Amino acid sequence: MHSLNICNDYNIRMKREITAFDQLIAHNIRPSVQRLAVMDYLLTYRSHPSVEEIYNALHPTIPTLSKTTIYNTLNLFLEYGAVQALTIDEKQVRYDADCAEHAHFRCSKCNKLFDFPQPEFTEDKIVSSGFKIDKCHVYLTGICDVCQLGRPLE
Amino acid sequence: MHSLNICNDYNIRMKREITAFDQLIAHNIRPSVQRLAVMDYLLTYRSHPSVEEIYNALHPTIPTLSKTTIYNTLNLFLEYGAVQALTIDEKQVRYDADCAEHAHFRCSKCNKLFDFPQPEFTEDKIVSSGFKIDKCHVYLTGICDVCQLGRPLE
DNA sequence: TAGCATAATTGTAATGATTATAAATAACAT
DNA sequence: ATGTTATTTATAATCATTACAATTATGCTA
Repeated sequence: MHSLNICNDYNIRMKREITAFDQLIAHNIRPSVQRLAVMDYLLTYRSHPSVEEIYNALHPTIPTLSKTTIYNTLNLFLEYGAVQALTIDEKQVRYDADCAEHAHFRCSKCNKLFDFPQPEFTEDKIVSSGFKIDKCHVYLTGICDVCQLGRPLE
Repeated sequence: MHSLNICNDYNIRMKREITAFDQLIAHNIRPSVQRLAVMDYLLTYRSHPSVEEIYNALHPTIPTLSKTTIYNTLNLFLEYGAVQALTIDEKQVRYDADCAEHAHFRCSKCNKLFDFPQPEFTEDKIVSSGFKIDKCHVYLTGICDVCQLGRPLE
Protein backbone atom coordinates (compact mmCIF):
# COMPACT_ATOMS: atom_id res chain seq x y z
CA MET A 1 0.00 0.00 0.00
CA HIS A 2 2.35 2.71 1.16
CA SER A 3 6.10 2.32 0.93
CA LEU A 4 6.72 5.76 2.29
CA ASN A 5 9.79 5.06 4.33
CA ILE A 6 11.92 6.78 1.71
CA CYS A 7 15.40 7.47 2.95
CA ASN A 8 18.33 9.41 1.72
CA ASP A 9 21.64 9.21 3.52
CA TYR A 10 20.67 12.00 5.85
CA ASN A 11 17.70 10.07 7.16
CA ILE A 12 19.93 7.58 8.86
CA ARG A 13 21.19 10.25 11.21
CA MET A 14 18.66 9.64 13.93
CA LYS A 15 19.41 6.49 15.79
CA ARG A 16 16.32 4.32 15.99
CA GLU A 17 17.34 2.52 19.16
CA ILE A 18 14.99 4.92 20.90
CA THR A 19 11.68 3.30 21.58
CA ALA A 20 8.46 5.22 21.40
CA PHE A 21 8.05 4.56 25.10
CA ASP A 22 11.40 6.07 26.03
CA GLN A 23 10.78 9.00 23.72
CA LEU A 24 7.54 9.80 25.52
CA ILE A 25 9.04 9.36 28.96
CA ALA A 26 11.99 11.51 28.01
CA HIS A 27 9.57 14.32 27.24
CA ASN A 28 7.37 13.84 30.30
CA ILE A 29 4.48 12.56 28.26
CA ARG A 30 2.37 9.89 29.88
CA PRO A 31 2.27 6.93 27.55
CA SER A 32 -0.97 5.48 26.27
CA VAL A 33 -1.76 3.02 23.56
CA GLN A 34 -2.60 5.80 21.12
CA ARG A 35 0.35 8.01 21.98
CA LEU A 36 2.74 5.11 21.73
CA ALA A 37 1.30 4.14 18.38
CA VAL A 38 1.63 7.64 16.98
CA MET A 39 5.15 8.11 18.28
CA ASP A 40 6.16 4.68 17.08
CA TYR A 41 4.87 5.48 13.64
CA LEU A 42 6.86 8.71 13.54
CA LEU A 43 10.00 6.94 14.68
CA THR A 44 9.62 4.04 12.29
CA TYR A 45 8.49 5.81 9.14
CA ARG A 46 10.50 8.87 8.38
CA SER A 47 8.11 10.15 5.76
CA HIS A 48 7.21 13.17 7.90
CA PRO A 49 3.61 12.09 7.79
CA SER A 50 0.48 14.18 7.96
CA VAL A 51 -2.37 13.48 10.34
CA GLU A 52 -4.18 11.80 7.49
CA GLU A 53 -1.29 9.44 6.78
CA ILE A 54 -0.86 8.52 10.43
CA TYR A 55 -4.55 7.92 10.78
CA ASN A 56 -4.75 5.71 7.71
CA ALA A 57 -1.76 3.72 8.88
CA LEU A 58 -2.91 3.15 12.46
CA HIS A 59 -6.63 2.84 12.07
CA PRO A 60 -6.56 -0.77 10.83
CA THR A 61 -4.64 -1.84 13.94
CA ILE A 62 -6.52 0.36 16.39
CA PRO A 63 -10.04 0.44 14.98
CA THR A 64 -11.40 2.70 17.70
CA LEU A 65 -8.79 5.34 16.95
CA SER A 66 -10.17 8.76 16.23
CA LYS A 67 -8.63 11.40 14.02
CA THR A 68 -9.20 13.89 16.80
CA THR A 69 -6.92 11.84 18.99
CA ILE A 70 -4.16 12.11 16.43
CA TYR A 71 -4.57 15.87 16.40
CA ASN A 72 -4.65 16.01 20.20
CA THR A 73 -1.67 13.73 20.48
CA LEU A 74 0.48 15.61 17.98
CA ASN A 75 -0.38 18.93 19.58
CA LEU A 76 0.63 17.47 22.91
CA PHE A 77 3.88 16.21 21.43
CA LEU A 78 4.50 19.66 19.99
CA GLU A 79 3.84 21.29 23.33
CA TYR A 80 6.33 19.02 25.04
CA GLY A 81 8.88 19.36 22.27
CA ALA A 82 8.70 15.71 21.29
CA VAL A 83 8.04 16.48 17.63
CA GLN A 84 8.36 19.41 15.31
CA ALA A 85 5.75 20.61 12.85
CA LEU A 86 6.67 21.26 9.24
CA THR A 87 4.70 23.71 7.13
CA ILE A 88 6.57 22.99 3.92
CA ASP A 89 3.44 21.39 2.52
CA GLU A 90 0.89 24.10 1.83
CA LYS A 91 -2.04 21.79 2.30
CA GLN A 92 -1.42 20.03 5.61
CA VAL A 93 1.00 20.08 8.48
CA ARG A 94 3.65 17.36 8.52
CA TYR A 95 5.35 16.05 11.65
CA ASP A 96 8.88 15.00 12.42
CA ALA A 97 9.97 13.19 15.58
CA ASP A 98 13.51 14.34 14.97
CA CYS A 99 13.71 17.74 16.58
CA ALA A 100 17.37 18.28 15.87
CA GLU A 101 17.80 21.16 13.46
CA HIS A 102 17.89 19.93 9.91
CA ALA A 103 16.50 21.06 6.60
CA HIS A 104 13.69 19.51 4.58
CA PHE A 105 13.17 18.95 0.92
CA ARG A 106 9.78 18.53 -0.70
CA CYS A 107 9.57 17.09 -4.16
CA SER A 108 7.02 19.07 -6.11
CA LYS A 109 6.23 16.05 -8.24
CA CYS A 110 5.69 13.23 -5.75
CA ASN A 111 5.25 15.53 -2.76
CA LYS A 112 7.45 13.36 -0.55
CA LEU A 113 9.63 14.94 2.10
CA PHE A 114 13.31 14.25 2.65
CA ASP A 115 15.73 15.26 5.32
CA PHE A 116 18.64 17.46 4.41
CA PRO A 117 21.54 18.87 6.37
CA GLN A 118 20.98 22.32 7.78
CA PRO A 119 22.93 25.02 5.95
CA GLU A 120 25.27 27.20 7.96
CA PHE A 121 24.46 30.79 8.64
CA THR A 122 27.38 32.82 7.47
CA GLU A 123 25.72 36.21 7.54
CA ASP A 124 25.99 37.98 10.83
CA LYS A 125 23.44 40.65 10.10
CA ILE A 126 21.07 38.19 11.71
CA VAL A 127 22.70 38.21 15.12
CA SER A 128 22.96 41.97 15.12
CA SER A 129 19.34 42.48 14.22
CA GLY A 130 17.99 42.64 17.76
CA PHE A 131 15.69 39.75 17.00
CA LYS A 132 15.77 36.66 19.17
CA ILE A 133 15.73 33.63 16.92
CA ASP A 134 14.29 30.44 18.40
CA LYS A 135 14.08 28.23 15.38
CA CYS A 136 15.20 28.12 11.80
CA HIS A 137 13.27 26.09 9.27
CA VAL A 138 14.89 25.51 5.92
CA TYR A 139 12.47 24.28 3.31
CA LEU A 140 13.78 23.24 -0.06
CA THR A 141 11.55 22.41 -2.99
CA GLY A 142 12.46 20.83 -6.27
CA ILE A 143 12.49 17.43 -7.94
CA CYS A 144 13.76 14.39 -6.08
CA ASP A 145 16.17 11.90 -7.59
CA VAL A 146 13.52 9.32 -8.40
CA CYS A 147 11.18 11.78 -10.07
CA GLN A 148 14.02 13.14 -12.15
CA LEU A 149 14.17 9.79 -13.89
CA GLY A 150 11.00 10.86 -15.57
CA ARG A 151 8.65 8.42 -13.96
CA PRO A 152 5.42 10.36 -14.10
CA LEU A 153 3.23 10.88 -11.09
CA GLU A 154 0.50 8.24 -11.10
CA MET B 1 -6.10 50.82 12.00
CA HIS B 2 -3.20 48.86 10.62
CA SER B 3 0.32 50.19 10.73
CA LEU B 4 1.75 47.01 9.35
CA ASN B 5 4.44 48.44 7.14
CA ILE B 6 7.06 47.37 9.64
CA CYS B 7 10.54 47.60 8.21
CA ASN B 8 13.92 46.49 9.29
CA ASP B 9 16.97 47.48 7.31
CA TYR B 10 16.64 44.51 5.04
CA ASN B 11 13.21 45.62 3.89
CA ILE B 12 14.69 48.58 2.08
CA ARG B 13 16.45 46.26 -0.35
CA MET B 14 13.71 46.21 -2.92
CA LYS B 15 13.57 49.45 -4.82
CA ARG B 16 10.03 50.77 -4.84
CA GLU B 17 10.40 52.74 -8.05
CA ILE B 18 8.61 49.83 -9.70
CA THR B 19 4.98 50.60 -10.20
CA ALA B 20 2.35 47.93 -9.86
CA PHE B 21 1.60 48.45 -13.53
CA ASP B 22 5.16 47.80 -14.64
CA GLN B 23 5.40 44.83 -12.33
CA LEU B 24 2.37 43.25 -13.95
CA ILE B 25 3.53 44.01 -17.47
CA ALA B 26 6.97 42.65 -16.68
CA HIS B 27 5.34 39.34 -15.82
CA ASN B 28 2.93 39.27 -18.76
CA ILE B 29 -0.07 39.82 -16.56
CA ARG B 30 -2.84 41.89 -18.07
CA PRO B 31 -3.53 44.77 -15.70
CA SER B 32 -6.97 45.36 -14.26
CA VAL B 33 -8.18 47.59 -11.48
CA GLN B 34 -8.21 44.69 -9.04
CA ARG B 35 -4.86 43.25 -10.05
CA LEU B 36 -3.23 46.65 -9.91
CA ALA B 37 -4.69 47.28 -6.48
CA VAL B 38 -3.44 43.96 -5.11
CA MET B 39 0.01 44.35 -6.61
CA ASP B 40 0.20 47.93 -5.44
CA TYR B 41 -0.66 46.86 -1.93
CA LEU B 42 2.05 44.22 -1.97
CA LEU B 43 4.61 46.70 -3.26
CA THR B 44 3.64 49.43 -0.83
CA TYR B 45 3.13 47.48 2.36
CA ARG B 46 5.87 45.00 3.01
CA SER B 47 3.98 43.17 5.73
CA HIS B 48 3.75 40.00 3.62
CA PRO B 49 0.00 40.19 3.93
CA SER B 50 -2.52 37.40 3.90
CA VAL B 51 -5.58 37.37 1.67
CA GLU B 52 -7.59 38.59 4.62
CA GLU B 53 -5.34 41.57 5.19
CA ILE B 54 -5.33 42.56 1.54
CA TYR B 55 -9.08 42.25 1.39
CA ASN B 56 -9.64 44.35 4.48
CA ALA B 57 -7.29 47.01 3.17
CA LEU B 58 -8.71 47.25 -0.33
CA HIS B 59 -12.38 46.65 0.25
CA PRO B 60 -13.12 50.18 1.50
CA THR B 61 -11.68 51.67 -1.69
CA ILE B 62 -13.09 49.06 -4.06
CA PRO B 63 -16.41 48.13 -2.46
CA THR B 64 -17.31 45.59 -5.12
CA LEU B 65 -14.10 43.69 -4.53
CA SER B 66 -14.58 40.02 -3.76
CA LYS B 67 -12.32 37.87 -1.67
CA THR B 68 -12.40 35.27 -4.42
CA THR B 69 -10.83 37.82 -6.72
CA ILE B 70 -7.94 38.23 -4.31
CA TYR B 71 -7.42 34.49 -4.29
CA ASN B 72 -7.66 34.32 -8.07
CA THR B 73 -5.33 37.25 -8.48
CA LEU B 74 -2.67 35.96 -6.11
CA ASN B 75 -2.77 32.51 -7.68
CA LEU B 76 -2.33 34.16 -11.05
CA PHE B 77 0.58 36.18 -9.73
CA LEU B 78 2.11 32.99 -8.36
CA GLU B 79 1.67 31.21 -11.65
CA TYR B 80 3.47 34.01 -13.48
CA GLY B 81 6.17 34.33 -10.85
CA ALA B 82 5.15 37.81 -9.83
CA VAL B 83 4.88 36.95 -6.16
CA GLN B 84 6.02 34.19 -3.86
CA ALA B 85 3.91 32.40 -1.29
CA LEU B 86 5.15 32.04 2.27
CA THR B 87 3.97 29.19 4.47
CA ILE B 88 5.76 30.39 7.57
CA ASP B 89 2.39 31.18 9.13
CA GLU B 90 0.63 27.93 9.95
CA LYS B 91 -2.80 29.45 9.63
CA GLN B 92 -2.80 31.26 6.30
CA VAL B 93 -0.58 31.79 3.32
CA ARG B 94 1.30 35.09 3.17
CA TYR B 95 2.47 36.75 -0.02
CA ASP B 96 5.60 38.63 -0.99
CA ALA B 97 6.04 40.62 -4.18
CA ASP B 98 9.79 40.37 -3.75
CA CYS B 99 10.73 37.11 -5.41
CA ALA B 100 14.45 37.49 -4.87
CA GLU B 101 15.69 34.82 -2.50
CA HIS B 102 15.66 36.07 1.05
CA ALA B 103 14.75 34.65 4.42
CA HIS B 104 11.75 35.48 6.57
CA PHE B 105 11.27 35.92 10.26
CA ARG B 106 7.98 35.50 12.06
CA CYS B 107 7.58 36.87 15.54
CA SER B 108 5.69 34.33 17.58
CA LYS B 109 4.29 37.07 19.77
CA CYS B 110 2.95 39.66 17.33
CA ASN B 111 2.95 37.30 14.35
CA LYS B 112 4.43 39.93 12.06
CA LEU B 113 6.81 38.92 9.28
CA PHE B 114 10.16 40.50 8.57
CA ASP B 115 12.64 40.09 5.75
CA PHE B 116 16.03 38.68 6.52
CA PRO B 117 19.12 38.03 4.42
CA GLN B 118 19.34 34.55 2.99
CA PRO B 119 21.98 32.41 4.69
CA GLU B 120 24.67 30.88 2.56
CA PHE B 121 24.76 27.19 1.88
CA THR B 122 28.15 25.96 2.90
CA GLU B 123 27.35 22.25 2.90
CA ASP B 124 27.94 20.58 -0.42
CA LYS B 125 26.13 17.38 0.43
CA ILE B 126 23.17 19.16 -1.02
CA VAL B 127 24.57 19.56 -4.50
CA SER B 128 25.76 15.99 -4.55
CA SER B 129 22.43 14.59 -3.49
CA GLY B 130 20.97 14.07 -6.93
CA PHE B 131 18.06 16.30 -6.05
CA LYS B 132 17.26 19.29 -8.21
CA ILE B 133 16.58 22.23 -5.94
CA ASP B 134 14.33 24.94 -7.31
CA LYS B 135 13.75 27.08 -4.29
CA CYS B 136 14.98 27.47 -0.76
CA HIS B 137 12.74 28.96 1.88
CA VAL B 138 14.31 29.95 5.14
CA TYR B 139 11.79 30.57 7.89
CA LEU B 140 12.98 31.92 11.20
CA THR B 141 10.76 32.20 14.23
CA GLY B 142 11.40 33.97 17.48
CA ILE B 143 10.67 37.27 19.15
CA CYS B 144 11.06 40.52 17.27
CA ASP B 145 12.85 43.55 18.67
CA VAL B 146 9.68 45.39 19.61
CA CYS B 147 8.10 42.43 21.38
CA GLN B 148 11.31 41.84 23.31
CA LEU B 149 10.70 45.14 25.07
CA GLY B 150 7.99 43.30 26.90
CA ARG B 151 5.04 45.10 25.43
CA PRO B 152 2.41 42.42 25.75
CA LEU B 153 0.22 41.41 22.85
CA GLU B 154 -3.01 43.38 23.02
C1' DT C 1 -11.04 -4.19 45.63
C1' DA C 2 -14.73 -0.79 45.27
C1' DG C 3 -15.41 3.95 44.48
C1' DC C 4 -14.00 8.28 43.18
C1' DA C 5 -11.20 11.80 40.77
C1' DT C 6 -8.68 12.89 36.95
C1' DA C 7 -6.89 12.13 32.41
C1' DA C 8 -7.48 10.47 27.76
C1' DT C 9 -10.22 9.27 23.95
C1' DT C 10 -13.96 9.70 20.95
C1' DG C 11 -17.82 11.35 17.75
C1' DT C 12 -20.00 15.21 16.22
C1' DA C 13 -20.38 19.79 15.18
C1' DA C 14 -18.13 24.19 14.24
C1' DT C 15 -14.60 27.06 12.19
C1' DG C 16 -11.93 29.08 8.80
C1' DA C 17 -8.99 29.12 4.74
C1' DT C 18 -9.20 27.97 0.17
C1' DT C 19 -11.24 26.29 -4.19
C1' DA C 20 -15.11 25.10 -7.53
C1' DT C 21 -18.75 26.69 -10.10
C1' DA C 22 -21.59 29.27 -12.70
C1' DA C 23 -23.61 33.73 -13.52
C1' DA C 24 -22.68 38.65 -14.29
C1' DT C 25 -19.78 42.14 -15.87
C1' DA C 26 -16.04 44.26 -18.31
C1' DA C 27 -12.71 44.58 -22.07
C1' DC C 28 -11.65 43.85 -26.68
C1' DA C 29 -11.84 43.14 -31.61
C1' DT C 30 -14.19 43.03 -35.80
C1' DA D 1 -22.63 48.12 -32.31
C1' DT D 2 -22.06 43.28 -31.52
C1' DG D 3 -20.30 39.17 -30.49
C1' DT D 4 -16.24 36.89 -28.18
C1' DT D 5 -13.25 36.30 -24.57
C1' DA D 6 -11.37 37.59 -20.15
C1' DT D 7 -12.33 39.02 -15.50
C1' DT D 8 -14.91 39.52 -11.52
C1' DT D 9 -18.25 38.18 -8.39
C1' DA D 10 -21.44 35.63 -5.10
C1' DT D 11 -22.52 31.35 -3.51
C1' DA D 12 -21.72 26.83 -2.39
C1' DA D 13 -18.43 23.09 -1.59
C1' DT D 14 -14.18 21.17 0.31
C1' DC D 15 -10.88 20.08 3.50
C1' DA D 16 -7.79 20.57 7.47
C1' DT D 17 -8.15 21.67 12.00
C1' DT D 18 -10.31 22.81 16.43
C1' DA D 19 -14.20 23.08 19.96
C1' DC D 20 -17.07 20.71 22.69
C1' DA D 21 -19.32 17.51 25.37
C1' DA D 22 -19.95 12.77 26.40
C1' DT D 23 -17.72 8.45 27.21
C1' DT D 24 -14.10 5.56 28.58
C1' DA D 25 -9.84 4.51 30.78
C1' DT D 26 -6.50 5.21 34.44
C1' DG D 27 -4.79 5.98 38.94
C1' DC D 28 -5.45 6.75 43.82
C1' DT D 29 -7.42 6.23 48.21
C1' DA D 30 -9.79 4.03 51.69
